[in-house]
Amino acid sequence: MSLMLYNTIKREKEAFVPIRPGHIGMYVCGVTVYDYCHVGHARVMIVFDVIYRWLMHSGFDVDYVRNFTDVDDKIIKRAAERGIAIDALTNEMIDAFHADADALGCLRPTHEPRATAHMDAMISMIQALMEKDMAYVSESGDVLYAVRGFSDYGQLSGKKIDELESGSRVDVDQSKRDPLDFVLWKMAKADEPAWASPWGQGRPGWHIECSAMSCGHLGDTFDIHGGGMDLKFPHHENEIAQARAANGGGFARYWLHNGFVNINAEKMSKSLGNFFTIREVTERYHPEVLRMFMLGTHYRSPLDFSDAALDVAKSGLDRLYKTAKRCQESGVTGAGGQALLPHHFTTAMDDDFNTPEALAVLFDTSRALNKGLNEAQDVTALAGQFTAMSALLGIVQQDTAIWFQSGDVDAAAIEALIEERLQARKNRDFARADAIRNELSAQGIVLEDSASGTTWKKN
RNA sequence: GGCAGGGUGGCUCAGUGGUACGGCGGAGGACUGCAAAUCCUUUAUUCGCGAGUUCGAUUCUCGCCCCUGCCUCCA
Repeated sequence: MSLMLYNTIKREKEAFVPIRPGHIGMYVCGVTVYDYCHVGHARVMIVFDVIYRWLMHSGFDVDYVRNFTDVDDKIIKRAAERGIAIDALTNEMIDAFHADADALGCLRPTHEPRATAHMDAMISMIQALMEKDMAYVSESGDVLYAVRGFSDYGQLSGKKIDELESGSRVDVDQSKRDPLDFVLWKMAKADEPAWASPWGQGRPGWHIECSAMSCGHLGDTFDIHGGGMDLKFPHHENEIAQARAANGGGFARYWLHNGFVNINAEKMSKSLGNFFTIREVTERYHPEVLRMFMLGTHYRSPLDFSDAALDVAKSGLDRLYKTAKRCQESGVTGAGGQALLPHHFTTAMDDDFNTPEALAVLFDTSRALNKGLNEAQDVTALAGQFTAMSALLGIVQQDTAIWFQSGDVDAAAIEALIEERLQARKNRDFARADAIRNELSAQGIVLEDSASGTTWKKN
């Protein structure tokens, strides 16, 4: 079976066929760097990281581009509030972004372009639109895109221009020819950052940067464009309008959109204030737990965020780590030779990246491994599958001992008590042995006796 | 109002025209000095409601109810 993708623009799953055999150009909308990332951003990072890994595993040479929007109203405002330079703010937030993404186990994209480094490309794209009469300068001096001139407008989001209730929620700018027209180039006020352009000092609109940077890195027509569901309209719709009108290319062929992270069935968002930053969560849970949590639901479905849900993800991950630990202790590496993935795992991932089903296969393999280990069978092949699947999903990547024993505990003291308990047990002083177990238990340390000795873990 | 996506066991999450995957939790058993872990068994006559198509529908069609999102910045 070949790779099937749900293409938003077609509203159905279809077989993936790359433009150039063996190669994939993929652009994913990144973030506006004015604040720390929240769990919703984490979902985009993780979802597309798994997609990136799977595409590479499938034999493609993937050019993965993810941008940073580093010029924007919110950035200007935040920098002013904090009394720091814009560069200082954006650099700080880009560093924080990388720290978060790295912690979540996400591979770096092949390119991470910054909007401010691509002004020429944006300006020439706007120029092309002006020449084709697809853009105009409004009374305020801003350059606007003329939506009515693009017949395919609304194709991605399934919206019809005349059915959109423009102005129902926001006052319509009277200088626009059509309420849906959007800014390509914004005139700068006195103390705002500005770049020279044929239309005066100003800065680019939000949408144009993605059109310019994606086409700039991947060409006028490329394979995959992704992002959060909320970017479908108007952002992605506008990107299509700009890029196709400016350069005549087809722009992205496959559109992938991930679902939201919700809290109490409501979208997590800055405006509602119901968000948690990635760093807030990873202070309480290992980043891999967050990753496990994300993988448990299909990427297009909504995902309800809660501590209870993270606890469940952690329990499941612990189970996998136990298997990994047992393999290690038994000297089964699973490495060596080409590890074959279970067929079911491959079909699940090929079917629009069905990670919940892929996880089910991983758990099945985990059980088979445990059983094989119990019965002293040769589990090398199973261990190889287990390792390969884990690596593709980016989980069970930590040292197993550290996974179970991390935290502020005095390992030496625990080991000493374990030794004392061992002696007590040898002397059949079970009262003392149990007292030690209880004492450690009170500290959240669980002892596990086995044929090969006693191990401990943090509960 | 328009458009999009949902409603599956205690919770969660897949899936299929022939009575439903996995995880968490629960129950029983093996094992253990006791535990823990692990393994085994078990935990939805049923997939929002009603009708239709069909030999047969949770899966297809129609209608209805409910939920969420987008239509403004938003991953």
